[in-house]
Amino acid sequence: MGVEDVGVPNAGTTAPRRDSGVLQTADRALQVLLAFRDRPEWGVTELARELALDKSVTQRLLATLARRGFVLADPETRRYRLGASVGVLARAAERGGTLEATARPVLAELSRRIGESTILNVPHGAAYRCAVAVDADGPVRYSGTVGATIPAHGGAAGHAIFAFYPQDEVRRLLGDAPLARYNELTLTDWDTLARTYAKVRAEGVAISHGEYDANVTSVAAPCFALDQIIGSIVIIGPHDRMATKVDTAVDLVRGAAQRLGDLLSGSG
Amino acid sequence: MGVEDVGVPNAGTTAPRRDSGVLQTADRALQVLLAFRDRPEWGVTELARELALDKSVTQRLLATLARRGFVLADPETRRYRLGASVGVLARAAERGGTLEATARPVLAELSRRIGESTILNVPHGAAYRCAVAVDADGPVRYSGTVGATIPAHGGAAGHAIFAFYPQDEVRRLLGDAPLARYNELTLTDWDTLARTYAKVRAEGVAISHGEYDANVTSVAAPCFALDQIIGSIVIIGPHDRMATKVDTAVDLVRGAAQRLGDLLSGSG
DNA sequence: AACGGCGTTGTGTTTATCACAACAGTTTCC
DNA sequence: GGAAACTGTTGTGATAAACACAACGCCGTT
Repeated sequence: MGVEDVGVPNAGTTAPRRDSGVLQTADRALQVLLAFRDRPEWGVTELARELALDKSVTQRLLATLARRGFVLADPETRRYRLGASVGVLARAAERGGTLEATARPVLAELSRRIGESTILNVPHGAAYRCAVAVDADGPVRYSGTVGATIPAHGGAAGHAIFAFYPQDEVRRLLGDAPLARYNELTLTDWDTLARTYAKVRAEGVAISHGEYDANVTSVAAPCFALDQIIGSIVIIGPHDRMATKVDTAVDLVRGAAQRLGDLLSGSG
Repeated sequence: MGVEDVGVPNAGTTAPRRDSGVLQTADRALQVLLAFRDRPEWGVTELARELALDKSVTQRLLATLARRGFVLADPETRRYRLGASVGVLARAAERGGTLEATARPVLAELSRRIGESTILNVPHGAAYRCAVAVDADGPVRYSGTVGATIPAHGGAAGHAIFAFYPQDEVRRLLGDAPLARYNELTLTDWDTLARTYAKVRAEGVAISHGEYDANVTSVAAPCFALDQIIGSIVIIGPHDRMATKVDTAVDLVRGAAQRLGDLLSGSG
């Protein structure tokens, strides 16, 4: 009100100065790294255009990343690719077990509610790996083995993961050799697999009545963190018991996958 | 000389202003990420101490990393772990194929010189995977299959990788189940394996006369980039032919592994 | 209750970063 | 064949962004 306050020193400075304390230069470095999701190889100028940064800034960001081994400059083409430190960190992340610690309570809750065994599976090359397993109570139950790997085309849990991969990558991973058959229901040709994937993408859930292990019905939902497929959560049980509660299982497994994704995305 | 220049504004500014254009804030963010190699979980204060940074700086770095999914804050303990973006990047790196492109010429040169097939293997969970293979010329030769995986304890190439893993991690990966036997020479107990690893560490090379595939002799050397084990390069050939040139093979494979490591570290 | 630990937030100072420009090599395309 | 257009890299002043310090609120222990 007073006319005297001629120059309010900083009219908006009481509010948080920056976007909640995010460091611009560091954030830009991370943006550069994440750009390699879309393209395996970047030149300085084209990356600068993509991220709307100055050439010089991009060049210095890449040089900084290169010095720590996060990117690698091809001495011939002067283009950059992801470097060795990325793999090193990934191993550390796996070893650290964030995923396991976060997923276990979610699976336990899911298992309790549906009364069947639940598993978190993660992609592992051209296969998927059982990362966390929670067995149901009671004598008759499926028992997941942590660390076991199953080829990508085997079972609902695999469909719920690889349906959300870039499909050209899936084809590359599966290769040219014929796909292994586990019983008369296994999907062994690419066309059937592609149709199944389309259905899974549309419905957000994959259901298998014995495609891999003939004795069990599986209901699997994909789990996304930061819009990236991380793995799938699956409910597994004997056919007869599962038959009466497939609808419930679909709802619950979708919810659990969503919940885990939120937790892993930091919004939980 | 003049008494007047009280404050020389910048006494060395003609020289490159900073350490060759490395951005401090970005570099610090990368240091934070790499700290998770040594410990899976960090609090703000202890990480600040470790890196000799201010608490507030560390906190803002972690917040920046968290917003992009590179780290994840446990809402309970307020401690940070590596996040989902690390895995996403690792998949992109694998898909991108930097390793393959870099390794192929090195392997080709090695194969030409020794006159046998050569393979680059990379760790893949509790196994190792054939990432790049270059066959020798001639009718009698070992032919490596890209994508094939072999359990960690099978063959020289595995020893040359897992000897340089933290040994407690190797034990965890191998698990409690008995190790698969491929022939009478396969190393199937942990004690023998541990002794072999010690020898491999001391000599910088692993030699197998048919431990996995009974028909071939393998000479393998570990490959490091930025002081981290990346994989191993192996020379494989029939026993009789290899017998006459094991010493040469040891020298050559060591050199090739060193060369590849240098290339991947950006110093090539 | 007082302490010592934590993670978080505010703020003036200053310094690291930005944006623009200029440079030297390559490739491209008349 | 030559110049135009493209790379990636480096220099530099202005300025905004990051730093370092301090204060705060919170929790568990003493």
